[in-house]
Amino acid sequence: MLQVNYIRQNRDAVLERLAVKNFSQIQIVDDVIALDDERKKLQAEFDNTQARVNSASKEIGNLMRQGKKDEAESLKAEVASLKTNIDPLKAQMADVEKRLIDQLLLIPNLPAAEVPKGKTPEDNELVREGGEKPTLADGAVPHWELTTKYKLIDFELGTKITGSGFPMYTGQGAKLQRALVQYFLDFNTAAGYVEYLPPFMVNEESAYGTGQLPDKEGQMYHATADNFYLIPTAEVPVTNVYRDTILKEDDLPIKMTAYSPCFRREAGSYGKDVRGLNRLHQFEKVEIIQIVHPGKSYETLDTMVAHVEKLLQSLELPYRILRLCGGDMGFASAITYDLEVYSAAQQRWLEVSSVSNFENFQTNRLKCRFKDANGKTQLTHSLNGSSLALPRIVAALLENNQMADGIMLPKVLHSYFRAQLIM
RNA sequence: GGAGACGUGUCCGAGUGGUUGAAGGAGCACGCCUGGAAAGUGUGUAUACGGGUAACUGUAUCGCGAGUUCGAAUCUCGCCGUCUCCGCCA
Repeated sequence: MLQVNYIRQNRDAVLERLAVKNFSQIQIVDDVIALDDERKKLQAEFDNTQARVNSASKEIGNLMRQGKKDEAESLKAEVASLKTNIDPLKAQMADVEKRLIDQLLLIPNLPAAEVPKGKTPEDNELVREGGEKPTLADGAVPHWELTTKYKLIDFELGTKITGSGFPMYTGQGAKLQRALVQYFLDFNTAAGYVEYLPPFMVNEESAYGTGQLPDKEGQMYHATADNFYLIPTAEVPVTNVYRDTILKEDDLPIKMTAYSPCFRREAGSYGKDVRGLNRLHQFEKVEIIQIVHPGKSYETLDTMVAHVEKLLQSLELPYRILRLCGGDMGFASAITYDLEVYSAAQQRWLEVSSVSNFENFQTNRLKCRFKDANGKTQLTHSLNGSSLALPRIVAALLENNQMADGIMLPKVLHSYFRAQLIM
């Protein structure tokens, strides 16, 4: 959520930036300013009336003690008449505030200066590529055949137990999941991230805090009996650790990492995008999250991208890094880098990580602040990225490393998997 | 799930209707003291939204929400949470 005062002071710049994100409902910006004007006016009126009520009430107390009953009674009458104004004022204020917030929630974050213009993934900017695309032998197959061949995942069984998009990992497939999670967490904690194992359901407040609500209501599974939401990413519970807090400047940066299953309804997906491991309702992911000083978030963003890049390099996967264009970025992000790995058998790039700087868009909603050197309270910046999401990594690992008699895992995984080969 | 007790500032803790945004203590910050430190001592130490260049000032906030009252941390109701006992249970 953008800050109202920022919008007030930078109206034209806000409009110009929103255009890069192809945000069309620009009248909302002026509506917000008008609603805020109204809010201030009502607030002032309310404060003045309430001030009079407060002072009169004190006065009444004094008069009563002095036994001046008549004067007290006439003051009571005055207060009573003021109160008839206060109730509707309160109601109006609540209404205006709600409308203001509702409008504010519709405005996406402003893209950073280096975000390219564009509407579709084709407009994303290639930052760099690394690793080598393997040449597969004849007869190489996509991962959904390999998972069957080596009995790694039983998709039909998952469908029987739950529904499509809920894979049942079996045998070496289950073990590989465990090995990858463990490796990723170790890699992240070695870089100074503190490990968390969060709840996999969150309450409504937390879902609002990181912006899943009200924007993506239909994308989360909702346990209605208790009004909990299944998390679509560990970002939600972990970032909310710092909801409603005021940190010391020395506490920054805060670096957290967490494994969690991720639950996504993915309403509206279809076709080759959902084949095999490409898109699931439940998948495993390890996330990294940082809360930093606002002056340092871009520096941090670079280190996080480099961190995930190193992780991909260690897995010996061909990858590329993209800077997303305005149209392809998420609602809350100021800038996003996608890291993709090349799936040799499908001959396509698969997104395995998305690293974003949210600047103060999330922390404004979360009220995650810190006291700076002058004792002033200001908002922190938040960032997060996948490090890494498992399914597409698994798809690429299987496809790119397939041989006639098995799948050769990259060296870093040998000790975690306690074998070199899936066979 | 049932019964009971409780929920006050960074922490501990007082406060059952009226100058209480909140005693006292601890912690923390700054100053004095000291060769330096400890001890001692003085001052300061919540958040949000308004107004004001500023000093300052208005309003709201004692788990959350609603209510009673001229006036609520204090009374009433609902919700949430914590603790104890019982039930159930990995």
